[in-house]
Formats: sequence, C-alpha cells, structure tokens
Amino acid sequence: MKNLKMKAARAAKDFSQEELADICNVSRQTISAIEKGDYNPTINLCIAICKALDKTLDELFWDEEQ
Amino acid sequence: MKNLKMKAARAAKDFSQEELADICNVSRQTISAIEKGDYNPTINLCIAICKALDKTLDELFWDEEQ
DNA sequence: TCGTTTTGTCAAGTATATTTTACAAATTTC
DNA sequence: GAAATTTGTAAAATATACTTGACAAAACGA
Repeated sequence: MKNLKMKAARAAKDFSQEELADICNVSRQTISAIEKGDYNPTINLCIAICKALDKTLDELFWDEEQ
Repeated sequence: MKNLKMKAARAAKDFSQEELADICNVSRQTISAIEKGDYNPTINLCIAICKALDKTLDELFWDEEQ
C-alpha cells in the first residue's frame, strides 16, 4: 500500500526523493520503494525519515498496513 | 540501547518472550534481541509488536536511539 | 520545443534481519 | 531444593532490506 502520508510530508518540506535519501543516508531507490509501498523498511530508517520530515512514527507509519 | 518500554509493556500483558513471539510470528530470539537493543527490526514487526501489546509506535519505539 | 530535474523501475550484488538448533544461567513454582 | 519455565546468548543458514548502475517516462521551467 502506498505511503501517501510520507509523500505529502516530503512535499511539504519541498524535498526531492534524492534529497531525503541523502539526509537519511540511503539510496533514492529505497525512498521511492517506501513511498510506493509493498516494502518493509527498518525502524531506524523510519525514525531517520521522520526526523528529516519533522514527523513522528505514528504520523507517518501507523495504520498503513492492517 | 535496551528497549525497556517494550519489556515493561510485555510484562504488563504477562506475556513471555515466546508468547509474544508466537503472536507476532517471529522467533523468541528476535524478541529477545529487540529488547536487548543494538538491533534494528523492520517496521512491520514493530507494528505487530505494538498491536500485541496495545501500544503505538511512538510509545514503544520513538526516542530510543538518537 | 528543448533541456533539466524528478520519478518509476529493473537486474545483480551486498549487508543485515531473522531462523534454527542448542546449551546454560536465571527465575518461578510446587 | 528440585523441576519446570523463562531468558541470554552463540554459530550457521536463509530471507530480505538496501545498494549500485542504468535507462526511460513524466513533470517542469525557460
């Protein structure tokens, strides 16, 4: 399932996928795959993404997949 | 860093590591390693743990590792 | 319309999360 | 205090998160 909350939060910061990837020290493909969904990132990466986007885990990653 | 919040939440439910592991469909060693810390579980497993323990991601996995 | 940036996606390789098996120490229960 | 349960931990194997490189389609501004 697509992670639209994350995509929206990234847009709100005006970050490209590559900029967010650089901040989080991962590849652009990893960010793309997470936004696309059907992907299972590690909690540490989720935390890095949240901090880069000024969001919490619950705001970006809760309730996506039931 | 140890995840004491998770250990406390598990104790509050009176689950052994093995019982929680069974509910989450992972091995007991995985649960043990997460509580022990210096471990980086996937977000889907974190969500499964949270639901088993009636907690949210922010309550169990936020602010553990800075 | 052209050039630039952004994004989707794929294939092959590497790093690491998770499993399985196993044993001992610690804790609980009777 | 013995037996049963729980927990810590380790080594080897497997599954999968993540990387690198690459190309094309889409989006966007000049």
